[in-house]
Amino acid sequence: MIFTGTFENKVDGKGRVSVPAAFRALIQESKSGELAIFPSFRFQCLEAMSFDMLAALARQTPKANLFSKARTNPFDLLFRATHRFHIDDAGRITLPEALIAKAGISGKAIFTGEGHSFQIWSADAYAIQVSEDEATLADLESLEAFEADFAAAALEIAL
Amino acid sequence: MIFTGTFENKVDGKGRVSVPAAFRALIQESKSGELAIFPSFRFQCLEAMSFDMLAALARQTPKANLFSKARTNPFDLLFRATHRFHIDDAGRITLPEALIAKAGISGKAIFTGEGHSFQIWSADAYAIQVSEDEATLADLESLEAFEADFAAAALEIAL
DNA sequence: CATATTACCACAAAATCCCATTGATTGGCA
DNA sequence: TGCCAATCAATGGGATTTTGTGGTAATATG
Repeated sequence: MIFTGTFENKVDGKGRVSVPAAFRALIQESKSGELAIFPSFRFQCLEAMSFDMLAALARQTPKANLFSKARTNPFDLLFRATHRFHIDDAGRITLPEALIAKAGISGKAIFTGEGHSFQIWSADAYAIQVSEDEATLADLESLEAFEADFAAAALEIAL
Repeated sequence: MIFTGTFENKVDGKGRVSVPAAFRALIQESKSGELAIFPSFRFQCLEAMSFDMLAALARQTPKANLFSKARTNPFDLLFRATHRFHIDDAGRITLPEALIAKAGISGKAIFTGEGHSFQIWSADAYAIQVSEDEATLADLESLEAFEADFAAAALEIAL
């Protein structure tokens, strides 16, 4: 289940968006067939993944946090903010106002593949992000680190 | 899965190109049988490989990078830019406008083997690259590094 | 009963599949 | 050795399906 590519879809007055077919296919072949979406902790966008992935994350956190007040688990924040979506017959979900506002979405949404997950952006926020990304690309050092990871993956496949 | 050779195929109005049979055979014996293509970070061309290779890359990145803003993973850029292709019964893929534009392709595409991956070039950009490559060959130092790798390979084979 | 949410239907555009043709390469046979 | 048939690769055009999208009906909610 690897999400790749970038897609732009309209968001109508009711908050309905088509999930790009390429992503939809991956989600629907997962166990639950459902989506988990929450506001990103890093960017002004939404993070999205198979709900099963979130369940796997939950399994990695301590079983219960019922007695100790000591430590606020960051996953607690995550679960609070996460919405669960069923993809309808037309391939759409309807984003609640809270998520639309957080991401600053109006009119259209941009879906970007992130490997194990994907993101949903407003047109404006995405444009800014892209220009920052281009700056990163100009930074040769980070590209060289990438080169090494890439070579390692190539070797793994070649075996 | 070693891609070698250079091939030139037509790109029609719909963006359709035949993947050279020699490359096709290699891709189709991979697990997914599909292709991953993204604009090169280095040249004005497209980089192409088995989609499995990209999945291997995804496995090398941490499962989730949901909280830390510290380091924008260069893989993020890669996954966003990567398109996934299923090779049809006639042995073709259809390149989307975005990729065709990035590579400056019009009318025909040149496929060049790169070992673990291959590249797709426009006729013009490829001609320029070839002349630059010839200049590199004239540089004896880079050839000597190659000599050492060659000797090592010879030893490995002999065992 | 009013409102919000979800499910259902319909359409146009785009992507995909399918079939037919051409050209090049290979193999058999006179 | 030369010719013809058979196979496979590449390509063009048209038919079919999928996708994205707008609207309406049905259901749930308070």
